[in-house]
Amino acid sequence: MSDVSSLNDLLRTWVEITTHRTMRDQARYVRSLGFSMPQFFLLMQVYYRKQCGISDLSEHMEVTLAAASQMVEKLVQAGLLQRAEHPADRRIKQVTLSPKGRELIEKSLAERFRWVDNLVGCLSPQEQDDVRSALATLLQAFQRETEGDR
Amino acid sequence: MSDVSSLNDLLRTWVEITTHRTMRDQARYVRSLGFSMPQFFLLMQVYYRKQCGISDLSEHMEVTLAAASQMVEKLVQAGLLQRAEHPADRRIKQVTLSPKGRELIEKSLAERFRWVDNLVGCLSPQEQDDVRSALATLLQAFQRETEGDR
DNA sequence: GTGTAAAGTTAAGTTCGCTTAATAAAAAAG
DNA sequence: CTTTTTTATTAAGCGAACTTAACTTTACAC
Repeated sequence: MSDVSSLNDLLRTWVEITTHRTMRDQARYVRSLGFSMPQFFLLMQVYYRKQCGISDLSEHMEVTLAAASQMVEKLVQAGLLQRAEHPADRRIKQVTLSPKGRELIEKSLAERFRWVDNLVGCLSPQEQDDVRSALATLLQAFQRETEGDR
Repeated sequence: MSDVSSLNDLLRTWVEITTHRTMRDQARYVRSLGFSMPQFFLLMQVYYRKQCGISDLSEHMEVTLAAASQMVEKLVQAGLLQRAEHPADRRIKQVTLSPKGRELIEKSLAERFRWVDNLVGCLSPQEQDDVRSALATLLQAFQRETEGDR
């Protein structure tokens, strides 16, 4: 990669590298605790949605309702999830993280972002400022582009 | 996220969002073709290393030699990989992508990066320039940080 | 109220990715 | 030239993550 790389190539490279690194660290940490990546992804969904039904999970993980139900069951057994009736609609199960589940996710996020945080320390104050405004720009563009998605 | 977000938070958010998006698109595309993510990861290894032995793959995928051998076998059967004797050391099998395998990887990378390329189009020329130099800075920092790793 | 739709569970069975253990063949070491 | 190490394969078996199909319970429509 030379100095005259196009913005396109730089962005691709950056995304490529960070994705690879992130997934590798994440997988290592999660597996070292005895959990699988599909389990972890499900926990992450619950983490970000705060509270959701089995069919929400089924939809976002792109598996059948039965599969989602079974995974949730295992994670409840493992003490990472809690399952409760929805007060207004008793068909729906509200799935939430247990304290233990929340701790697992938060620790694994810390693990995931350790190198990200280190990276900031490698930059001069001037660089930090430039990078900050560039990232803000990128995030705005991303949100503009993916309106309505997700 | 407000305007006064720390660089740290911005970086975390950016990495989080891009990783999630990348993996989701990738998984969808790969599965739509009837392949699994572990298979895809193995193909990616071969793609980036150009040529490698079974034990290289075993090491980098962090599975046993037997597991790597079996996955390679399936991918050879599927016509995505080629396996040949190393000319200098006949114990070693040189694994390479077949034309079909290369095509699969390249198409899936195009799929993965479609949104990345779109993003660039959302930026003004001035923004593009700022982002370019910021990314170059970040990549340099990353490479400095991970010296000797990988 | 009766019928239909929605949310979830359970059972049975399949496939995949992995492991350990045994084996073969080539290279390196002595 | 024999022994040891490296590289890879094969066999047997296990658990995880799915699927489809049958079933229960609750909500909603009319």
